[in-house]
Amino acid sequence: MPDGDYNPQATEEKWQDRWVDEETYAYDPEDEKLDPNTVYSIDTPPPTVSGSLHMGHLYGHTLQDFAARFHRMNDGSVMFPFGYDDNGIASERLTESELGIRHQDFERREFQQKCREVCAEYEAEFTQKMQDLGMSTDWSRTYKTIEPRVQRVSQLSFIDLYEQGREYRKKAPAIWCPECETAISQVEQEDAERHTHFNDIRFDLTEPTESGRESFVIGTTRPELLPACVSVFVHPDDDENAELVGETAEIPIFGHEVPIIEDDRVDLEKGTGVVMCCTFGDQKDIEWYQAHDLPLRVAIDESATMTDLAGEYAGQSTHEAREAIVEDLDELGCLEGREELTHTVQVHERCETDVEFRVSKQWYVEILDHKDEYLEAGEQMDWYPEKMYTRYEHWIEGLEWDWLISRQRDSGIPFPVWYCADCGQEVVADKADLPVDPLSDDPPVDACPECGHDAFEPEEDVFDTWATSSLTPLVNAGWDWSEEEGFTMDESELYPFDLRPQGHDIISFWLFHTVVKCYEHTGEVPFDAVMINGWVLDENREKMSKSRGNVVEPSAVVDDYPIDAIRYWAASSTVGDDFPFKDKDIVAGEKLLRKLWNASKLVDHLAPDPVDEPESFDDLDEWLLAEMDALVTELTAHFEEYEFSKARDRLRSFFWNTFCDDYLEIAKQRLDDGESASTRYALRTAHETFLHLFAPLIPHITEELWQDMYGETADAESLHLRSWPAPRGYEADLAGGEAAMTVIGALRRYKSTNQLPLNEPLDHVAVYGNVDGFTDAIAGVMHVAEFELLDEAPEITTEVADISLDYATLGPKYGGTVGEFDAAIEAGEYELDGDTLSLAGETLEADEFEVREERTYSGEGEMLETDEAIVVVN
RNA sequence: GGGGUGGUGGUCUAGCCGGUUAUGACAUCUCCCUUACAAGGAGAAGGUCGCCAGUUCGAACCUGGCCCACCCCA
Repeated sequence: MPDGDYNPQATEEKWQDRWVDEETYAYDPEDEKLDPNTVYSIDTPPPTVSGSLHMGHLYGHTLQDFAARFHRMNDGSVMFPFGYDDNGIASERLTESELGIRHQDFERREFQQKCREVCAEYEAEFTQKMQDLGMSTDWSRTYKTIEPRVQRVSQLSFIDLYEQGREYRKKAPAIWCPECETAISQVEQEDAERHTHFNDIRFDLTEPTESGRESFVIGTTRPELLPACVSVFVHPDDDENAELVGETAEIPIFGHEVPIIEDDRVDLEKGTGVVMCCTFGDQKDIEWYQAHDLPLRVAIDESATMTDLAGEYAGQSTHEAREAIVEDLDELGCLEGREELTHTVQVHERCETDVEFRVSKQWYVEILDHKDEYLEAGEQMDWYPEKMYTRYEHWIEGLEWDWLISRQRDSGIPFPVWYCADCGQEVVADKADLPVDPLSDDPPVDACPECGHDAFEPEEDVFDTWATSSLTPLVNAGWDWSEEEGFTMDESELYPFDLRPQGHDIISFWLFHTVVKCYEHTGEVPFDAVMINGWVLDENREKMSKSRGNVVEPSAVVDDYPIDAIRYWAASSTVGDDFPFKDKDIVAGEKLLRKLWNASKLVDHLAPDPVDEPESFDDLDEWLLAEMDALVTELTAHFEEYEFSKARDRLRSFFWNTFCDDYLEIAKQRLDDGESASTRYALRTAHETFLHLFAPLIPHITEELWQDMYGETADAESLHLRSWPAPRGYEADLAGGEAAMTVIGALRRYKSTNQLPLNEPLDHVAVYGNVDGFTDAIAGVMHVAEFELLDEAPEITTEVADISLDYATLGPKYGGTVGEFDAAIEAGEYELDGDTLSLAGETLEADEFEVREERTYSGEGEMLETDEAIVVVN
């Protein structure tokens, strides 16, 4: 039996170890009891292996675990897997920084091997930390996005889309990281502040304009792009510079000549109104390059070094060249001005290097033509909270680029593609051979199907991380292909997945890309529901970040508090809202655990042995069981709607206030006075139900208590594998119970006001009200010597104190007259006649108003009033 | 610059497809060692629901404008 104080450290560790050792949460597709129609499946985005577990992981995964644990009990079977996203740039950079090496210095295979080793270490540590959080994950299914099975899925995905005509390779400007030396996608960029200079540079015209103008000035922060300048633009509404259009400008220092063109994309608000277009400085340059069919001048190479086009500056870095060119411009007299400037630039999120735009051959997935279908897919999913759908919607509506999926990196999943060395024809691997690595494997043909040439070049690029991590539902459901059956799914009962939990920051790419891939492969939306969790902020509501130094480490929190208390805290916020982390909020959880422990001790003491359900119940006991039924119904609805905070609050207040403060106080008294099978049965039943209802939120202490008090006779090896409670259909005098509670409340208030201890005996209490059947309970708990139930109201004089109108009825019926009613009541100008109320020339029916009377008691003792009863103490 | 979300007692929060008396927790104050729990129990105080207009008999809730915070996209 529960004894002494609760020891969370020992208890939590004990159950965590046992759950893992006994594979308590393993999903067994062979289980006879498995119902493929109700199995609940979760596809959780695998964390990127780039660092340790943070509060966001803790919070997000805890929410998922609430859902997993509830549905495991409610639906019978849950598939709650875990994975690591360890392919791609993040894990490469982790490896480089961890080992102090550069990927360029190693053979691809060798470097990949190092990545696997470093990631394996991180993953083992991460897994341990997740298990320390009490997650009900099926650890036997943990996958890595770099493992061969996933590589096969990823390459299958590529080939399927290629065969559908949705993959293409194109030479086009792409966002490029000069540090990582790879193309990256739009979403891998982030903003960074940079201090720089705004330079006013004079360009001379090759010939003066008609009015004799010989030059103009442009402003730029990137003078090193002068050798890449291909044109100059002027806005059509710019009267001052209109005369320049059609003329030719000579680039200072470099001497090449470029046309001056009119275009309304010029920003008149900025600089001089005359802009140079270089290939490429920014996205607008790309638009102009494409719109005006401009030549390509590449002055910066893949590592941000100046090319031969830069003449004497060739070989310098862009930053060196920038300073050198400005100095030389100044000497030539072309520098008209220079001022300091702080502005935002786009950098690669993994290394914070300023990105460039480069023209290169890259693979794309066509998505722009299916925007409508992806929007429709988004509408088909249930969003928790609903408002998050708009982010998905606006993201798709704003899409302008197809999805670039090739990366010039070492550690990733290779494209299963070769090119004919002669004609360049693409040759794709056979699906049966996957996974393949074109660098070491041969193409599936001996000769080019186009030209018959027999030599091939392997594709050296690898897939973008998200080309693979967008396939997790297919990985989790065992998607594959065979010659005989085509595409198949081993565990099709899991797909579409019931839940996709994730943060709101990755709606726009991870979730979106997953919908795209799975929809194109299966024709189905991969998720029934999406649950979006908010951010954990610091105690001042600011985002946690290393630079601010306000990061709270989960390990520090886990060392100081029980996991159950931390989980209880995680349940306190509405799903989707950001919320601050405060130590003292976790203390609330600790208090609840202590209360649950102590109440359990008392229940165990009062009703130590199983009791058969009695033929009939005492009113109070049946009232409690009926209230429990209502509680179960409400909690089930809250969990089904992912309303964990509502479930938590409802459960806490009913358990603490109604069960502990009201019922248990009475039951304790009654069982002290004598044996009652009715009370003992109700106590044990309610208590065991509480353990089930609390189980998804605080799994450790509930398991401990349940095993201790009910485990021996039960049919399951763990509380968490038992069925979710269902209402038992008790009907009781709920109003009577409610009235009895208000009478007890009134008597407590009486004692409190008179500064009496709660166990102070009362000689005589008389009650007028519907508390029949609860009189012994009231008398017992309040220590009343003589209790009298009155048939008639005591000697009181009543006076109308207030009349409240039923505005919901009167408003629509009387409109503006309602104001006159209010004024009449205020002034006392009304007449009560039986059931009707006459005022302001109208007569209101009984159900349209309510009279509150003030009673004055003139008899012996003191009168206490409640909404439901009148109590006289003397 | 465009878009999104939010602003409720000291703090956090419920309510938000209108109904007049805005929920709860933490903190504060008073009382009570009552044999599960004093990290407990019983009470009390504390809010013109960001600001300004509008719609309405009636607005925390609906509409418009503004301010502030955060996020996404340029």
